[in-house]
Amino acid sequence: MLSRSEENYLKAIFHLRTDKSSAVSTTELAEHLNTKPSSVTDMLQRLNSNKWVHYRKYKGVILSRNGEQAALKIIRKHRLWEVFLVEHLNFNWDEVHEVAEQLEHIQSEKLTSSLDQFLNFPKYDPHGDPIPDATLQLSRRTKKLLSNFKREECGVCIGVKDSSADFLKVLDRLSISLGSEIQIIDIEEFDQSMRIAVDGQQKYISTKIASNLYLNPV
Amino acid sequence: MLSRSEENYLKAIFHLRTDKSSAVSTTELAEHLNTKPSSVTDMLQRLNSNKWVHYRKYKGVILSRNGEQAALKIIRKHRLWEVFLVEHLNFNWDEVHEVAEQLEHIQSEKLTSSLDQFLNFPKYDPHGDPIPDATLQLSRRTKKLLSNFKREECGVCIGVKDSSADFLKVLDRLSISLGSEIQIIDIEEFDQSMRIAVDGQQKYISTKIASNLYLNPV
DNA sequence: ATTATTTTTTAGGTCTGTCTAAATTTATAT
DNA sequence: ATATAAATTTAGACAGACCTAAAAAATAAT
Repeated sequence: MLSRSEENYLKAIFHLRTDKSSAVSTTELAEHLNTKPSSVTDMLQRLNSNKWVHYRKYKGVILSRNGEQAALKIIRKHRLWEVFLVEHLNFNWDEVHEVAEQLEHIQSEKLTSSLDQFLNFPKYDPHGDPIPDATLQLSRRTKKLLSNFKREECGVCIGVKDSSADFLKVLDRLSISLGSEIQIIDIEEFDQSMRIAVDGQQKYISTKIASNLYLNPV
Repeated sequence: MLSRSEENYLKAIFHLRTDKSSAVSTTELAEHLNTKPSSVTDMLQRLNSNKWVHYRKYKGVILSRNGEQAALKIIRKHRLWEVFLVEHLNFNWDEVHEVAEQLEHIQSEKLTSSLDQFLNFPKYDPHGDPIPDATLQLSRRTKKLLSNFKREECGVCIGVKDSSADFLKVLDRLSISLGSEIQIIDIEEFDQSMRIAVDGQQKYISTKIASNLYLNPV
């Protein structure tokens, strides 16, 4: 069985690899996990010899099939708990992460499936990220960064790229949440900042904000 | 901050000490925690130097004030989660323990208090054990083992002494649960086994069963 | 009271998961 | 192409939490 630390490594590799689709480097992992490269090397060697990852010295690491399944199980639990915290315990979406980081390690098939049922089999977590179902399948939908939209286009907010508490608070202040309808009114040539309408209300947002918000194009 | 292992030691000392009210011995703890006496000694020395317990070589251990508060916090979380599992996730009362053992270590004041509120501030867990409130006070009520009742006396089932899955299953089979009204019809002189009425239904139970069931006398 | 037995502690070792410092390999720049 | 810099791995150490075996203290038995 995987230790808590091993689980965190697998999850980190999964997250760092999804968009890059090349191998993950030691330093990247060390930064992501707040640890030192030498510690990462140690752990990768162990995970490799237990077949959770494919790792070659100096060449980086990718998850094995087993490793990916294990990572998906953890992500499934993490995101289910986030839904629970927001929908039933009145947490804000910027408060859930830390607690979910702990809850995701609870080992009990029955707990996970009962929770899933209790929550009515949600497909997305409070940040719009997809929740792996009981067979660990992720539902996919087209998502595009707001910063890639052109004038007059519209979409529905379905997720965030940066899920730091700081960014989530900005969105709360702008009254942007999952499901918000957003239309691009104008884009400033000079710095690409945008004037947009959020559910009809006009707002002005920076490029940095726009490049961390995912919309589903309408 | 306490490690998971330290938390388990404090909890064990609390449980072993409540009825005995003398110091807890190394061997007792080792048995309760499925570990070796030498490991217990190690840990007690550490807990002692951090002021969680009062421990003197060869003399056993008791909790310090801090240690007791810490233990109560863990017990509070454990029992709240048990209520959640039984009332909202359809766990049976013999299935909750293992999962609650994990959930009790989650660190988040906000989580604990929100859960408490979500559950409507329950005073007792599914086994009838009292849940420490936010100020860590335990509510007390008179409880007496069924085996100490005399013929014709009655009471309401409010808890179990043995909370093993085996025993809880026996109770399910006898349709005895928290809140069941029990009247003693007759006691067999020879072996103290009992004929009782559970909510009107007559049953025959062994001394061993009777001496693990707590009633609130009527 | 002195031995025998049980309990408890100490000493020394292992395994995780981390660290620092040094060595090695790969990438970059002239 | 070779020197320099950056990334990575190895070596050796440490703390937590456990273990076995041996020593010491407390308890029980004669």
